[in-house]
Amino acid sequence: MTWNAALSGCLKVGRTDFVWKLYQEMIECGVVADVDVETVGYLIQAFCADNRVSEGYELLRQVLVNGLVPENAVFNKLISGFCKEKQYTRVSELLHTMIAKNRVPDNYTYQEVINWLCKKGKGLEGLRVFNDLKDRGYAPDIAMYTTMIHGLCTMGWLGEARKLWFEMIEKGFHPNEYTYNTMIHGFCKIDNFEEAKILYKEMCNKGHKETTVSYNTMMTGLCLHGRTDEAYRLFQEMHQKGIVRDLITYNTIIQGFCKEGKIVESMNLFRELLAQGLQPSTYSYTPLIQKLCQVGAVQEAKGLWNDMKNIGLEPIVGTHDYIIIGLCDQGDAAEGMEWFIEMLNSKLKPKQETLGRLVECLTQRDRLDDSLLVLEFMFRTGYALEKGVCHSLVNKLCWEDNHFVETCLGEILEGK
DNA sequence: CTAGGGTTAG
Repeated sequence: MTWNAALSGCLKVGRTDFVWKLYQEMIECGVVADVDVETVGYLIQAFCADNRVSEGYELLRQVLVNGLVPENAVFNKLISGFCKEKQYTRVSELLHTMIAKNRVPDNYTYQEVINWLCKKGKGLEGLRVFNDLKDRGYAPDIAMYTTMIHGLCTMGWLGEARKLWFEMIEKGFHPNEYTYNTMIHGFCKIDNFEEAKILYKEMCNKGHKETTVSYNTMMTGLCLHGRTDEAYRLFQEMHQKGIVRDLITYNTIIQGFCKEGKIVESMNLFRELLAQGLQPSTYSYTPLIQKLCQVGAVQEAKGLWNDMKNIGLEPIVGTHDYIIIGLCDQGDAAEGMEWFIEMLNSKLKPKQETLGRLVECLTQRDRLDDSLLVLEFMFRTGYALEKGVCHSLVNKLCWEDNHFVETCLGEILEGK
């Protein structure tokens, strides 16, 4: 019982490393004979938390053979894990096993299924599961309604979402913080701030507190539709009201300002983020680097890139593209080429536009060999060559009176 | 201690 309590606690705080260590100690202490279905359940859940779902499933199958049947929670974690990996055959197997072993799938089980279907772009499937459940007499609870409403909002199906909202209320579930924020997010997403604000007010009137999440939700929506100034007003309001501004808050505003070209404001906010002791994420840097490159401040962009790498953050693919284009805009073909090679070494695929720009720049700088190298990659990737790029290349090749002209032209035409 | 889900960026 003591071991199990400890395992459960470690799992709860996300320290699977301690789960495995404790299990090791159990073996060393010779208490393995005491390992029961509960212990195994924790081990399976630890596998799931470590994204080693298949190993968890294997362990489940072993204990089932021995006649032990873990709790619903264990099955649910496995189902959730396989949903995340889109292994729906496994999900269906597990549901059947649950029924066969008298562990009837519950709201938590199906909520996870619906949640992941929606998150993996199968919202329609999710809705089908949801409706099937109702037809079969299951009574979805408020979390399940929220999940489904969220899925519908993400797909932009506000009408359907709203219908469920009222259906939920009719069944006696009053919207809580989660439901309100979900619905508000939905309205913001489709640029319907009137409805969003009505709901926001209603949420407050019903006694739900304004939170970091509620503010972030509104601010995200406003930034998404170019209303950055309004978002920034909310940002200041948060401070006045003493509502904590978290990483999402800062990232949202930084991105919003960058989109509008307000790079100075963005940088100030970024510094404030650091001063607050918040740990920046990849997406704190991404819009800044992008914008700096676009305004020709590649050196500064590279500085941020290095800072980012130094604290162990990995830039997203697109950031490489921005740097290369920024370098090309400055006419620095040589370094652009270096970054391109670096991308290839890291197995990253630059965008077609980036490579077109690079070819153009290399050509202008008389680096024909490099141009052809990039071209070769483009053709191999199945990228098309834009007309302008093609022109400048052909011009240069003819001008040079290069005796490879014909071969090169042949290749270019073949590629097209 | 023994069971857990849903909201905000990218």
